[in-house]
Amino acid sequence: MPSRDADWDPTERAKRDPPQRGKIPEPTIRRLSLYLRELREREETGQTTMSSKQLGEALGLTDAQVRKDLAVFGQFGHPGVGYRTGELIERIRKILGKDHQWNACIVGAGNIGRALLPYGRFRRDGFDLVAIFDRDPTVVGTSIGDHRVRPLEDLPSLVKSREIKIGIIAVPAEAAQETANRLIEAGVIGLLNFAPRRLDVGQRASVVNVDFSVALEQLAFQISLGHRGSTNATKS
Amino acid sequence: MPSRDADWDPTERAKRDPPQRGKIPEPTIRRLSLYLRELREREETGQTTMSSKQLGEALGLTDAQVRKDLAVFGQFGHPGVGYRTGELIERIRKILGKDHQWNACIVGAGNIGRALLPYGRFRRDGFDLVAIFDRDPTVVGTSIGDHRVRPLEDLPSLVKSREIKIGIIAVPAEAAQETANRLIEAGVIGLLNFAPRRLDVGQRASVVNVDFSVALEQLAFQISLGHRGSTNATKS
DNA sequence: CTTTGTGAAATTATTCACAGCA
DNA sequence: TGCTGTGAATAATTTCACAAAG
Repeated sequence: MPSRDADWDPTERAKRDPPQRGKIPEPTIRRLSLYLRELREREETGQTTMSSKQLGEALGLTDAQVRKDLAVFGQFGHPGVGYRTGELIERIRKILGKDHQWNACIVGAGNIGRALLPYGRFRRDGFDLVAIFDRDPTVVGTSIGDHRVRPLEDLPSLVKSREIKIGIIAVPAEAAQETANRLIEAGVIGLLNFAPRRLDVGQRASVVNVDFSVALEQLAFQISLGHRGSTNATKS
Repeated sequence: MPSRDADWDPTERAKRDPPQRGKIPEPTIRRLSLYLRELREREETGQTTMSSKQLGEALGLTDAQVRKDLAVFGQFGHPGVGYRTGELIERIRKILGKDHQWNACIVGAGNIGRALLPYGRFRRDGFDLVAIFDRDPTVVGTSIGDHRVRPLEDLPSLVKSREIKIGIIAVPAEAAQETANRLIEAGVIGLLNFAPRRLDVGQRASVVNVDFSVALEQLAFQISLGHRGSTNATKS
């Protein structure tokens, strides 16, 4: 009962770039980033090909899971061989929208804002930090690395002139929603939110929350449960 | 055909504290933290009771979802009234293992480590940061707030003497696994990992990962897809 | 052989809808 | 009336298992 001849219609099924306009499972998207990172590391060590089994083992997933995830976006594996690292990296980069560089700004020059500014990974992940803002006049004007903290008043004009599309919210919870509003108003379309507060942005932007408290609480829960194993934290 | 008499066995079903030894859905655990935060905010404004509908609206979830989540741990709602904030807060705190305070340490006094040290939320979330370590001799001995950076060599003895149970990994990816090993070796049972690298800890500890790169990539993906809106939480 | 891609089955999570209680 | 708790229905996600292909 598996497959009858008629099923395999000789009409070569569109093999190239079936742009997958169906639903993309949320968990798949999260894992794509992990695949990309692992592939890059392997490529650096000269590995030119990688199987779903290897990828899965490195990341703690089953091989079937890896294949299903990748198959969502088309077929780019090579039976008997695996996936060619360079090829797959490029493919995932494209899927994740990383073939494009976005300008980003940080709002809030407190502990988190300051820590993020020199974080080299941003650049590699396709985001150029071009400005940092703060509300506090005593902080405005001070330097952090080669950046100078700007007043919040400059936000609208700078977002427009520098075409900033991403806003990183590193302000206290109470100021988070207002900050989001200002950023969106100015033209930002994506927010990375470090404030422990749900942002209401309607359909005007995308939000990804990074929530330390939730992570901490997950950890406390797992420990008190005697659970052992690992989980991630970070969700849109 | 809903319920026949026989179903409602007069044997009062254990209503108090059914310790829920069945499986607890992963997503439920993540949302518990969000409920707790929201409840605390409401309690501060003097609200003494809250319905599943209100909680759901505040967090972008359905009322049924909220009730199902809470019901997993027993029955502590009041029909016609809702949940009493104080009561529910205490209950969730207990479930999340937050009726216990844990000592924690940070390894890595770079950008992230420094930013986390003064992060007040740790304390409130049940973690006392009692030490920060670094490998670099030029950093060891310097002060950050009221903490003095300690050499990595002191880790084993300090973890034991201060009964540190949580290790926060804020070192570069290359050093993450070794740091995890040292911490576990010393007696730590929970790790909060900020390094972009999967840690292999076997069954010896719990790990929660906070991964900026994954967050960033999710954002890039959502934007390039033209998706708008936020789903909330914090995830595995 | 090995490894992909994928239907079908199994598992997990969410939503529906309603009985019962205050 | 308003709201909980929960079975039953649905939907989403993962795993299985195998045909096709290098």
